[in-house]
Amino acid sequence: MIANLSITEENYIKAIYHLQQTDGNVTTNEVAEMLHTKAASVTDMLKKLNAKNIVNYAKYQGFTLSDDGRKIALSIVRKHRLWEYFLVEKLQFGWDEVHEVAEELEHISSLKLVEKLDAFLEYPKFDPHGDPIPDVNGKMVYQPQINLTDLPPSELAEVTAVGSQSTELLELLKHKKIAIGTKIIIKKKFLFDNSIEIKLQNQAAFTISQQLAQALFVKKTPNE
Amino acid sequence: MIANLSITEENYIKAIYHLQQTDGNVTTNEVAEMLHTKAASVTDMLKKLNAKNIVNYAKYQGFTLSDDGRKIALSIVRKHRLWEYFLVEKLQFGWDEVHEVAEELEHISSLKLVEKLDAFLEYPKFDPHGDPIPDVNGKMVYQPQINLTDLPPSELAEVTAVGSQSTELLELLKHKKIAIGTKIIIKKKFLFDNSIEIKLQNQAAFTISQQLAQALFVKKTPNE
DNA sequence: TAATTATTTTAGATTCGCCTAAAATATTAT
DNA sequence: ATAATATTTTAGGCGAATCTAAAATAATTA
Repeated sequence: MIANLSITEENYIKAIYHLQQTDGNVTTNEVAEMLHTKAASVTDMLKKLNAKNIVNYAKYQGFTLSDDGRKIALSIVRKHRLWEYFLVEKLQFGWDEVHEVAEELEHISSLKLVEKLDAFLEYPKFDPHGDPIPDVNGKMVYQPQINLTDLPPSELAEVTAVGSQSTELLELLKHKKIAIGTKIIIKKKFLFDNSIEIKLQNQAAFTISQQLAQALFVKKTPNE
Repeated sequence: MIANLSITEENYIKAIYHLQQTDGNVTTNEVAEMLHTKAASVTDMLKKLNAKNIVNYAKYQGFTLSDDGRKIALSIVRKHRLWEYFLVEKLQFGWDEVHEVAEELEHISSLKLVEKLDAFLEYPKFDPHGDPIPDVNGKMVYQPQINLTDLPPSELAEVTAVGSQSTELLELLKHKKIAIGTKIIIKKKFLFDNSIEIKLQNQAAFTISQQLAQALFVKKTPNE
């Protein structure tokens, strides 16, 4: 029953999916802000998606994706992350410049294309930002990761994901030479401004802001 | 000056480009038929494209692409054929099933993507149907080719292109095991129905219809 | 609790691409 | 050359997605 959806509808579904990851219940204004549109437009679209049983919607009460809606969202996320992986691994894009291109590619409809692309890429489990790629059934690997601010000092860890895809963040990470897979260790935490002194492999220690630390997720790695 | 164009506008530009390859001057009805739409819709779009200086249009007189329009068309054709090459060579699609997918992929806008894809594919000169791929400046290799119906008997030739991408044609070619690069020789021409007896390498001779012969283009190859 | 403020929905317009039906123009045949 | 036919354009309307402004509802504060 996966109806033919317009690109616009798909973008709404994806936005709702991402918002409910953190929020649970999603509101009209949140979606409007994420899609750079107005609340009235969101209401219009919600009525349409509700009629198609893609969202559970009750006037003024917020909304969530239905089971069908979630399946659709996962298939879009799958396509987005596979294309990002392709762009970085095969076409040599920088990991900070693939998001926008993948926003277009994720709407290519051919199912066969997605499966063949997945095979060509040898079934990657994570995209270049460290986010898990859903498989054809929507299942994805759960990666136990913690925020860098919760990592105890002196414990070796590896960057697994970043908190957003904003150009500003990615530009800063590039400058600091921090990427997915970078080994990191906390030297000292400063209580005054919650800044953190960190050290990367083969580099002198340096200090990063609380905001940056909060945007980094790591997994602890066994000290070899 | 390459304006932001909608997918619809791009499809009109591409249709006009292909029609004027054979026709020179293009008519409203031809475009309507190619795009499965109505003449009135074509007229609407022509006014818009004319206002953007993409076509040279005078009421009731037919029209052609402007220089700008031709550049845009070539960049779309370039994307289409590069993606087709990618799908066949890298993702193992059959050459008869890539056209529709490429119809979607050709509208992805990133210029950087096209150039990186071209490099990844090692700058192919022809797509899987034998059509030349324009380079970044719109230049493409001219391949001297003739229609199979114009090939004299007993001369060895090689299939270089097919006359259309219709599923029906491609299905038939698959069944007959004829593809781009296939070596072919004419054994006999039958004047009654213009059917042609041909022979491929390592195969018994068989007869093909006039319609099929007209859909095949070949280049003569030196008899080794 | 009642009033104020914030959020969401409705009402009505706009743009884009498409349509049908009718009018205008061009082409062809007598 | 004129009549019949074919093609193209105009006129007017429709659905999708958007917007602004106003009304309805919910949440917050006094």
